[in-house]
Amino acid sequence: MFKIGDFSKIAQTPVSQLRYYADIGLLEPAEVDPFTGYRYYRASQLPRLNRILVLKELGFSLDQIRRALADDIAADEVRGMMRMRKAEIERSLDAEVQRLRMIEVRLQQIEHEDDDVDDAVVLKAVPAQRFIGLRETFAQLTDTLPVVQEMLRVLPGRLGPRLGAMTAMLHGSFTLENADIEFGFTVLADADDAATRIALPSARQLTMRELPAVETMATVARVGSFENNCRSYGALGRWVERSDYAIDGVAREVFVQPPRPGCEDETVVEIQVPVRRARSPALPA
Amino acid sequence: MFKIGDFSKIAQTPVSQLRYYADIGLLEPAEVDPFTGYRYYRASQLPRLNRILVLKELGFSLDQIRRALADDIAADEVRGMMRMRKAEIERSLDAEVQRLRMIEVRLQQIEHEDDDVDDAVVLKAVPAQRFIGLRETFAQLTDTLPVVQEMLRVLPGRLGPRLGAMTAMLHGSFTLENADIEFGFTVLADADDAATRIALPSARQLTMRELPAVETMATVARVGSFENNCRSYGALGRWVERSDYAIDGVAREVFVQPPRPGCEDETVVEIQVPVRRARSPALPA
DNA sequence: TTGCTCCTCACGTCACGTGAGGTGGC
DNA sequence: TTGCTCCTCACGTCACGTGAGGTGGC
Repeated sequence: MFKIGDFSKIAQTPVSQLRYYADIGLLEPAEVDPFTGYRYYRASQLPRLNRILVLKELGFSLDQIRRALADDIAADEVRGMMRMRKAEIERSLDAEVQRLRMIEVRLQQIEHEDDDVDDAVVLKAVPAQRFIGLRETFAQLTDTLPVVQEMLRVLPGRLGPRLGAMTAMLHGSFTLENADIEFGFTVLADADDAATRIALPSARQLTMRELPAVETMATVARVGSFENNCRSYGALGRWVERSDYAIDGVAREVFVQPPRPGCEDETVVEIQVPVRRARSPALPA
Repeated sequence: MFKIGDFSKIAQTPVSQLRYYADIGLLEPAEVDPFTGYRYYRASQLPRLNRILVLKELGFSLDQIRRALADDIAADEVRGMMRMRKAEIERSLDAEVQRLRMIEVRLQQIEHEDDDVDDAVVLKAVPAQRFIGLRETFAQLTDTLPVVQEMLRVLPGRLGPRLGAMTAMLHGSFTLENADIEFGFTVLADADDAATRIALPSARQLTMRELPAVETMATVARVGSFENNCRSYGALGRWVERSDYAIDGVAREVFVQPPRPGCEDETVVEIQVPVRRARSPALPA
């Protein structure tokens, strides 16, 4: 029989931890003095404590450990717990490797004194969304403006509060001339729409379609006028290049805060590029 | 200006999280209505939120993030933080890989329905300790008993409360006959001792020496009489074999609860084997 | 008036660590 | 008597999530 301090020395385990385990019933002292409350441990409790420490080291929670050490537990159940834990570790290992790479990317960024925008590239998942718009090749970007004006006159009346954010997709290459652009608005609520087509005064037809969900989207928020656009795309480009992702789909521009006359500086566009992991996860040398 | 709910949708961030960041001053709303307390955000706050999310993803604490995003921070400091974080991740990556291997070892154990003792093998660091004893080759293990008796008669008087646990070291191979055994007691307190030698009645000389510290010691507690000894050694052996460690020094036996007449079942001996990593850490295929 | 959104506490999470304030055994 | 060890609360940690109970705007 050892007092808690001695047992803690033998087991190389802090007294506070032993008391905690006693409190939660994970490792009860062999005896407790009813008058003084002193905890007394037997050396033969060491193996149980050791099992606890081992399972803890493997990353199980104390509650899981309690279950794994319960008297009536079958070997099968323990095996199941181990398998699950193994899968968990594999996932978190993968995440750690990712983190490590991203840290390295950030360090490179700092070395090269890159643009401030670079450090705001965020990965997100984007769900599928309904979208109404058109796709056309425009000689100049400014040619899109009258069409946007038309949409803004027609769509609020037709869709009301279901009208979402203006969204553009850049098909083909990133040219500013003769660009193949799809644009329109996302549509909220999930009702299946009777109106799948809406005509504009200019006789253009808007069609409803579904934008597919994207699992990993590299995004950056462009704040202010259009001049910042290439900075943002540049940041995304550098990011993709350096991290181990590859572009995997059509880029989108979501007008979070559309330009308003007089407040162009407040314009906010979220640029989204679908990406996928290029290299399989592995430890860097 | 967005209400918190809208901003949360744009940023794909839970409302509770935004409120929390506002509370701790990490991301304050652009405006707060003094009457209703409503928080209002500007779209131009997105980049800051994105930076926060990125750094969080990299595993920084919110406090570190606050510092990294402070206005007066130099690029150098951020670089320093990144380097430290990188080192941290590398360490934890190593630990994860270890965990994964150990889990695999445990799964193998369960498949082979190995001895219960196997799952109580714990790694510890053992500090350097003073030790007084002798080293001799004994024809039979039982020949050590009279010497132990002598020690128990002489040492308590000479060392008093500084007398530690009986400890044996097995030099050479694990034979039970003609074994090269060193044994004696650890000595507590760090005073440099005048008495570095003590003579026993049988004229044997006990010498004081220092047991070196061992960074990683694979330990198992043997409970009960000596018959369990080979089970414990077997468990340690299997464990070493399967995990990627190799034996790296002389095994010790620490008598945590020495045998007492009548209570032999309560005897507890901690068997300690110094080990080192055999393979360099790397991801399993 | 009914929903919907917003608010502010306050408590829970997880595995302890760290005092504060007091007692038992030598 | 002085240290030393033990005890029991109670609070702090970290980054929120989750109600409870109430209010503002349509």
